[in-house]
Amino acid sequence: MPSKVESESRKIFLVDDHPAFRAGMKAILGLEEGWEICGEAGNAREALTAIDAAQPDLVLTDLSMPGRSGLELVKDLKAVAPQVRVLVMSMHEDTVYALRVLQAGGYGYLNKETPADQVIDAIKRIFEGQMMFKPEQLAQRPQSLPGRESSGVVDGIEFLTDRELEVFELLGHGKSTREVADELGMSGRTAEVHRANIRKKLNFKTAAELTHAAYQWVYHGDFGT
Amino acid sequence: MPSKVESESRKIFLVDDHPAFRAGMKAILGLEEGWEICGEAGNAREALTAIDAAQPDLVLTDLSMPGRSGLELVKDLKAVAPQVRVLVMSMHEDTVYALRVLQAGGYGYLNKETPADQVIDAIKRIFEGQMMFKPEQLAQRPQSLPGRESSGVVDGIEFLTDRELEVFELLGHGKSTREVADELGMSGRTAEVHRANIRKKLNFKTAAELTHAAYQWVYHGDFGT
DNA sequence: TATGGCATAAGGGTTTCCCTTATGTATTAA
DNA sequence: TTAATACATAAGGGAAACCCTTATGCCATA
Repeated sequence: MPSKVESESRKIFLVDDHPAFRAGMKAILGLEEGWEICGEAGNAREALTAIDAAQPDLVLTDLSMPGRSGLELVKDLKAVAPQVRVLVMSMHEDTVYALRVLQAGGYGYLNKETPADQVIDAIKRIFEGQMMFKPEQLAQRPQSLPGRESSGVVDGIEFLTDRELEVFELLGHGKSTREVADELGMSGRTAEVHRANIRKKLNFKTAAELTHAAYQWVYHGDFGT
Repeated sequence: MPSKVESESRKIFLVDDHPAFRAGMKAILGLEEGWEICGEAGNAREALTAIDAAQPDLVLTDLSMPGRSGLELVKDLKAVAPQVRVLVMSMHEDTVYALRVLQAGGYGYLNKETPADQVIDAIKRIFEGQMMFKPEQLAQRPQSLPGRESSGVVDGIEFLTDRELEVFELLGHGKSTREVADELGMSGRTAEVHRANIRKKLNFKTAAELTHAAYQWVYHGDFGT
């Protein structure tokens, strides 16, 4: 971040739907000399408007939040405020989301289990201009369908597009296709197509099978790794 | 907690695999007069031994953690240190886990989105001897089936007939209505009616909601037996 | 500039959902 | 014994969801 003078404070904005997590990041990051928490939000939509006013240097955001996802926030910010650098923290397996965050324009990806000192270190490096993705987060992502054998068990989550993944998660929470469409602001037809594509990519025969897998993904998180 | 003298401090132990969340709870709870964070742990196993030494009055724990789950921690503490009251915070929807926490011997259940002041309030009430479960967490399912006085803990599963329960379980395993009918050797129409009756008895609005509940029933055990 | 991936969504046939109604059987109450 | 009740079975019919196909516009990238 070359335009920043040393003496000025770095402004950080927090986005997470868990108040205690925000409080924790505030406590951890507030100790750093010259860093300032310039605002916070509990969901992506609030975040977008608040960030516009707060003009932070860095946004630290969760991925899975009610409503608009953190991934969409990254994309929105890339379009609206590209000078703002976004660091994503998630509880999900790195391999599923890290590359998506990178491609969406994020500057780094951390697991929520990352100790405080490593979080601080990551933010410092991002302020210095680095990106904070570990090679193993980005590594074995399958390129194209041909090579892989489905091997019975569902393991194609990595093949889902960002939008498909959002639909998948909402289905796992027991939402009907109609509700998914409403929640994501798309036509019922579009939600249907996403659903159909998910079903094809993950090789399910029936709708029930798909919903079942979505449930396990959401509540047990153990697909495809 | 009658044995506690007013002047003594209340000791609270934190269990969560996210460092920032623990830091946040420390920051929030540390402000309260007479409360002390007497220890913390990142997983249930560490917690169990550390709690034995720290002798807290209350344990504030996450549910989903790597290794042994928070629910198991509740049960362990119930057996090993029954005087310790456990308050569970989870990011999951209330209806999935709250009842199970209660049955495991927990003293309360909060969503991680709960604002700080409500968390503090909940802990205060638990110190006073109350349990902190909201009725809607335990069962918004069956409302007025004849002949049952709430008793808080019950839900509608018991009112399903044997056949309905068979259908329900197969649905929970990801079978479609068609497959259920085939498997149980009945007409698709019959399976439909069973499904409809289940939905009515358990008070679900959509098919997706019913299926979701069936998954919970199958994979997370009880709804309240 | 062309190619391919992605999000969007409509057309149209098939299936499931859901409310109602109905039959036979077994158990319980009068 | 008879009536009432509960259960499993299942059909009719309209509404909704599913699923396969096709198509458009937007990017990025080769």
